Amino acid sequence: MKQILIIDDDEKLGELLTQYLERYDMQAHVALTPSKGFELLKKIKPDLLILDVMLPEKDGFEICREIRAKSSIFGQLPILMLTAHAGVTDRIVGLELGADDYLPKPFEPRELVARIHNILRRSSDDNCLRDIKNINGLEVDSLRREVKLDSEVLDLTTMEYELLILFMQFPNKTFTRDELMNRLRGIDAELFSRAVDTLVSRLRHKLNDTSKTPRFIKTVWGRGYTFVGEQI
Amino acid sequence: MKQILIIDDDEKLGELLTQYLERYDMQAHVALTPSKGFELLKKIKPDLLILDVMLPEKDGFEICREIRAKSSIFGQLPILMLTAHAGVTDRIVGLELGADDYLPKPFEPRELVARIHNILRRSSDDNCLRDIKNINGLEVDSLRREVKLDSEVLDLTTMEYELLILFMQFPNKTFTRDELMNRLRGIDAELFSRAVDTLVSRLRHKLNDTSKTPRFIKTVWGRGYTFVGEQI
DNA sequence: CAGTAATGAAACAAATACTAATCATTGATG
DNA sequence: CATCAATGATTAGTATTTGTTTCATTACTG
Repeated sequence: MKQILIIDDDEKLGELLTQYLERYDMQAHVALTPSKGFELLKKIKPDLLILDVMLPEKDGFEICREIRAKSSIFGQLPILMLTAHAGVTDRIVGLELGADDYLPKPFEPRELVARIHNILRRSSDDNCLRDIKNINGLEVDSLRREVKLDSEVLDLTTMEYELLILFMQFPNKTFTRDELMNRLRGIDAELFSRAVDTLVSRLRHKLNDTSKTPRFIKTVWGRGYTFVGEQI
Repeated sequence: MKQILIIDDDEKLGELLTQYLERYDMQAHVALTPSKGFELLKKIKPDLLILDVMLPEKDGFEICREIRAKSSIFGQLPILMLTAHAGVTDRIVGLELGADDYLPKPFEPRELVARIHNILRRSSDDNCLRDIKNINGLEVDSLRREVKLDSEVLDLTTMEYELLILFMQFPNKTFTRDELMNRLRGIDAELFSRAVDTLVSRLRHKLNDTSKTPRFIKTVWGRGYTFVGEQI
């Protein structure tokens, strides 16, 4: 499992990312201050560092420079910089200092994951993590981005697929609608709409799972949804 | 047998590579200094040059530039750069100067061999391994750089060809546009445009694959593209 | 069992992604 | 330097997905 170190003073963002990255088989560690960051850096030896530019004590550029200076140990460590401004200069400066990529806030979690994968693939070509999950006749091949139900390929949209792999990552966990929306869309927890219900409904249909006694997605009344089943 | 010239002052690495490359039917020659390198360059006329960036006398970038300047003789000579840092800038500078690929140290020997094969395949017509792939009626002869669709030769541009063999290398893998761009251009090219879409569109037309139910290149909505089919 | 809240799903609307045509740029060639 | 081919960028038009609204249905409550 890939270890990701996040140095960012935004606690909430850290938590969110931790949860989100978990779904993609990555373990995130959050350091709220640079000093704490350096500490964790040595301790967990992450595969990738996500670095906010705006930080207390010293800024992300400074940290980036320091890390690159100690090239013997962390010279290879891929770094992804986050910043509040979409300015070009930041980007160039960051890249000059040895960051591997750059992402302006606010960003879509999905976008972040895509970039992480990119960086990790570039820096070490061992990304062929073809983990095929099979739960109760439902099979997900993440490399092909393909889902098979009883050996028949399903045609899922992006959201449906995302929802499904989220469910399958935590079988038998009951998600509230808020939780699902947060993990799928990222930030805005406020949800007046029934978007999740609709999404679940659509997925259920494609999974042929509309009976009273659902095979996969169970409704937990007044609470949310649960994907039932044990992984084979 | 392919001749590989390595210019690197790390004697031990040179030896190691020499031994390793031998296994893959390549003969390596090591020059510890640039001057010695130029000497050997003329003498053995290698099929590929592996160039360390950190060298005594002058650095790898300088050498790369010099060689590219003498375009008449060594203009075509494929160059693979090695460097100690994984920074993007190095990569960009290297590629701008005309290097064909770039590999940050430390690297896996296997990785190096893979890249060498890649470069040789790209840059010369007579590569070591003539692998003819045939997927679903589409036949690629990488030696001749020729593609046949149902026994009829197609006239593809460089990019179209590169895209096709990338697809065929990983049938059924879903590539995102970023991924495709990265692999095709070698560097992490930002994607402001629909360049990939355009390229895919052009390739599809040449493959006669524009129907709703594509024979080869499937659009994965919200994600990217997949080349479908099992290799025969 | 009536009343109320929560849910499912259809229909519509809005947002988003894709294709392909066209134009612009680059780069090679003579 | 002119020409042509290849490739990149732009964009209009279209298709698809996703969010919202609505209403019937279901589950809970007293």
